[in-house]
Amino acid sequence: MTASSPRWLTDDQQRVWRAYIAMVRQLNEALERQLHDESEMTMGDYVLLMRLSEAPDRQLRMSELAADSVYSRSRLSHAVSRLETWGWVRRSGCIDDRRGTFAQLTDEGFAVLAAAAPGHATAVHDLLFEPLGERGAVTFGKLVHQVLDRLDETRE
Amino acid sequence: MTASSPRWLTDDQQRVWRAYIAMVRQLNEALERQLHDESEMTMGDYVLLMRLSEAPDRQLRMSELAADSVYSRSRLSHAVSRLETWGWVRRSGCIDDRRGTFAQLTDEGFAVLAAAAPGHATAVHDLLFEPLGERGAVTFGKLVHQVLDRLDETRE
DNA sequence: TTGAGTTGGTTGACTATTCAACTTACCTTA
DNA sequence: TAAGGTAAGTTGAATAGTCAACCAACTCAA
Repeated sequence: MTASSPRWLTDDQQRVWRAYIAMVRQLNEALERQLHDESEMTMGDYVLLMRLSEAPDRQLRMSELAADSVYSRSRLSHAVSRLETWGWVRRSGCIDDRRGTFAQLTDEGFAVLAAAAPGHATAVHDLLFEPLGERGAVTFGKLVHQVLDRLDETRE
Repeated sequence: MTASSPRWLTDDQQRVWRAYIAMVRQLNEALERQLHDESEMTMGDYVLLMRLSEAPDRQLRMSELAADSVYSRSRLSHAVSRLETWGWVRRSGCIDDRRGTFAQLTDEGFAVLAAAAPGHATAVHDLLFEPLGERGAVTFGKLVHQVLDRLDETRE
């Protein structure tokens, strides 16, 4: 927190802030719909499967997965239970640290993810990157990182 | 949808997309926490109260409020019911169109909003606008609008 | 003026998320 | 090697959100 944090936003900032909120909600809604309609899954599910698919052995400790995905422990625990009932993920105990649990992507989970990916990527492209434009996307990325850095500082 | 939508994102786009997701989640989490701790309310609640506070007579038709806030009808209906039990909002029937319902901000609701506003504004400033910088905020706003325009087209 | 179609809004059942409590295991340090 | 502290995960109850069914009222054409 800076010493000089003002108690109010300027009118311009208000407008930007509202536009941001609207964009996030609408983009999210559109992507959730697309993913749900085409692949019967949530964006949350998608991100989890994605992270697992990239990990060595396609498995990750629950806590790592939670941190990567910005999920609370309990939310992740519930979510993985769901994925497990679909047969997309499997849990297994961790030898080194017996408190730990691994979540591992099953072959079926991998197949489902692979099937969902193109449609999702297309939607992200059409709704975000295409309107941003090539240069815009670079700028957008930089700005997002500036905000992320601050958020990381804040949570120590 | 453009004819040339690719089935995959480039690596750069992947990075930007992931950073965006992380930013949205973390920013949201931080703001929700601040608002909850200081004012016992949700960002959703805050936005609804805000919109009402700006409307003539501090009241709005349910459908207008829903559209403004990017809420589904049923979500809004449930949300307003909650706000009603806190005494922050009051419902009243609409004379011209007897299907309609007005949601009106009560004095108590207004007071609660007024009390919450400075802390929220400060948090938004510190976590978003300060790291963006003055020029960055302008650019960010433009980019957000480009995306919003596309989203608006898409939903006709 | 009646009947079909549409719009505004609510409800209830189901699913997802949060929160706090709990268990088990690890890590110090004395 | 016991004790207190902390980290990893799970669980269950409470809350919020989604979805589909529903009712009531408006519109408009025949």
